[in-house]
Amino acid sequence: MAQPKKAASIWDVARLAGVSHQTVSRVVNGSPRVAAATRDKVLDAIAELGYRPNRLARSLAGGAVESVTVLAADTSLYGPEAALRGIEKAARSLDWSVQISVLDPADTHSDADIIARLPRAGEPTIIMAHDEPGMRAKQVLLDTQPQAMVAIGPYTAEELAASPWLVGMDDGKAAAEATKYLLDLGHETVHHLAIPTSTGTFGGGKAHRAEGWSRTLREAGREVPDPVPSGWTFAEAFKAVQPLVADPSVTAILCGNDHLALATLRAAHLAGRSVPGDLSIVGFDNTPFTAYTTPALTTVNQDFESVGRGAFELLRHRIDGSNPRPKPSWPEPELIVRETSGPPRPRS
Amino acid sequence: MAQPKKAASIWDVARLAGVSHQTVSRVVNGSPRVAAATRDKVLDAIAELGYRPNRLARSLAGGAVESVTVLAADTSLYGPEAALRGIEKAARSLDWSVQISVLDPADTHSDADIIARLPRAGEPTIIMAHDEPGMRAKQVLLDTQPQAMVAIGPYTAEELAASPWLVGMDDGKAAAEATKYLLDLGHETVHHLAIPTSTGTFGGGKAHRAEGWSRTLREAGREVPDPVPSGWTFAEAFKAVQPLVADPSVTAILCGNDHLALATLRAAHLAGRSVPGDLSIVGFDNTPFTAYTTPALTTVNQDFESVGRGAFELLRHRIDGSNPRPKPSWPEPELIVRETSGPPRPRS
DNA sequence: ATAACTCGAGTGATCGTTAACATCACTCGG
DNA sequence: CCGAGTGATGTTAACGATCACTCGAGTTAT
Repeated sequence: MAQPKKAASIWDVARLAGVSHQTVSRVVNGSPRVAAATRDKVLDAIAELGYRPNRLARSLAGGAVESVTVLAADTSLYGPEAALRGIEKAARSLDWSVQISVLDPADTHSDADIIARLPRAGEPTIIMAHDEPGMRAKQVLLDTQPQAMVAIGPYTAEELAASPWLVGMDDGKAAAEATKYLLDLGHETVHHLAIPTSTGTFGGGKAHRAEGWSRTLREAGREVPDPVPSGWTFAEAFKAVQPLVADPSVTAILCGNDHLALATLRAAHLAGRSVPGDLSIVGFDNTPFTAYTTPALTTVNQDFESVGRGAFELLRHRIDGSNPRPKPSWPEPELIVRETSGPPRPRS
Repeated sequence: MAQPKKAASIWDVARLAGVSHQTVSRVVNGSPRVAAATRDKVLDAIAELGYRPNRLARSLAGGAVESVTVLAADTSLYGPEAALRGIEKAARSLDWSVQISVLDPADTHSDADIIARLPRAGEPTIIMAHDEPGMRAKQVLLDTQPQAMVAIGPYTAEELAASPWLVGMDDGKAAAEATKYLLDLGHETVHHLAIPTSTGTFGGGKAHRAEGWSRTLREAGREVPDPVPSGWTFAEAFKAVQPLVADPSVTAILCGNDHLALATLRAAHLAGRSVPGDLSIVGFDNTPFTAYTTPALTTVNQDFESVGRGAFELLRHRIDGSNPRPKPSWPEPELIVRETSGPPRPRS
């Protein structure tokens, strides 16, 4: 087995180039105060040794912070995944490195566990706080290092504007919009298949999508049916939605996300109800597959990527006050009407 | 704004506890040679200051390597995402931290760019080498630090057994199995909508799924139609598959992954062809949504999570030869028959 | 002609942690 | 009663990089 010979350090380069280690550092970091001839010598030595600076040592030495850690429980959902992409892009363009730590939803992490995820105290952190483990992590970080953390989640416009460490989108408004659309179509009322709230059990924590939906119904003077709680998976949603699709009086269902909507579509099909003839289904998030189901899902688009970008900018501001505080903003939700929604069948 | 007061270091704890910093280090690392009374004092001090060890400094000081970096281009695909989950879990259980660096497929990274992703020379790295940026990264790492890298990708059993830094699944065999299934159903031949190969353009690099498919057809003495190249996105697949669904002589399509299969299903529906009556469609990967489409997709299950776990184990072995070399293994593909496949309609 | 300034490069401290070695107080056997 | 062993600590030196200084030589200003 080949001897894993130690990697070259800045001193090795310095020795080979016949200069001091500091000069090498200057070359590497692009300092202007180094003669061209010296620079070339150093560059040659770097190439010959295959030297690459050690990021760990760099940030230890008090160089500028250059990494973010993202804490998330479920990156298989489209929302978090897209937000992550936004963070990645924004960070990458500034040469920050991005570390992702996945919180296990099954596992009950102790507070110390969560903190141990961070490579160092004060590590800049972005938390995907859309579910229970995320909310938990948010609280822990808020207690230990509030200056270097930002959370992404669904909130109302007021909450977003008020909190200096929060970024997100106005889920309530998006839900209201979708609900209004269904009512305008002529549906008597709209049922709701709800994603779990941040506290894990439905009804406990905040549920902005459900709130926007119920508020709209109330304002329109309609009956507000009990929301149906579902888990995050297809299987859970499929099971939870059964009573809804079996009930012929239900003509419209607003689903908490597109996964639930797909499961609802499937359940409706198996129950022999035609969509959108007998039943209108509206999803949430505009997950890529929604445009290609049959029938294609009507859904609400959310620009998660820009939310991720926003989170990174806010974090930079909070770490280093000199960066301008990006003004709180949230992308406008946009209803995308496809084929699973339509007017209810006239009563016979 | 609250002064971001510096985090407590091992020295601060030592001072407060009235011991040397080394004793604190011993307590933190669970060394046995510390008196119980001293340990308690130190523990108290740690609690009071909210001290947490700095991972960066720890590994700088030559402590055991404890992090992996995963290089991947597209984590939105189910395969890489699941493999990543496998790596995460395996790493987490050993208290390693996982860093994920997303390679931008659009961006053309220079070799130096790729290397700069790693926090230090010799950083243990796992590469998702299923697409062009991944293959590129694999080559770069193989040149610079072959001892500390492992690649995940689709390969034949022979390739996997031969290469000491490769982990993956036998895509060719899986494709062969699916193709054989369709032939046994009575289809004259099977068409193939192919994912991009590792070199980006179809036909250039290796395409194990396509190879397994064509080999099976040849062995059965059937005509081998030209495979139809597609991109990774739904939109590209939808466009690419048009000629296939428009051709009534096509009765079976094996798709390179489930995304392509969903797009094909949609295209077939819009072209007025019934599935599986007129056309059988088989996907690849058993992405979660496939069980909930209408009709539900027949597909080939691959245990990506165990591949990810295997990659991590192999990496550990390669870094530290004392760990037993996990014997090369790859999960058996499993055909999952749902509703998009059936015998061809008898000729009229 | 001499003080003042500029430019290029070197020296030493520092970051937080662990490894290796040194020290010191006991206990135990002869 | 003394040397060896042992268990609990302290001391010093890395690790790889940056930063704040310092210093000498050449240029410019007075």
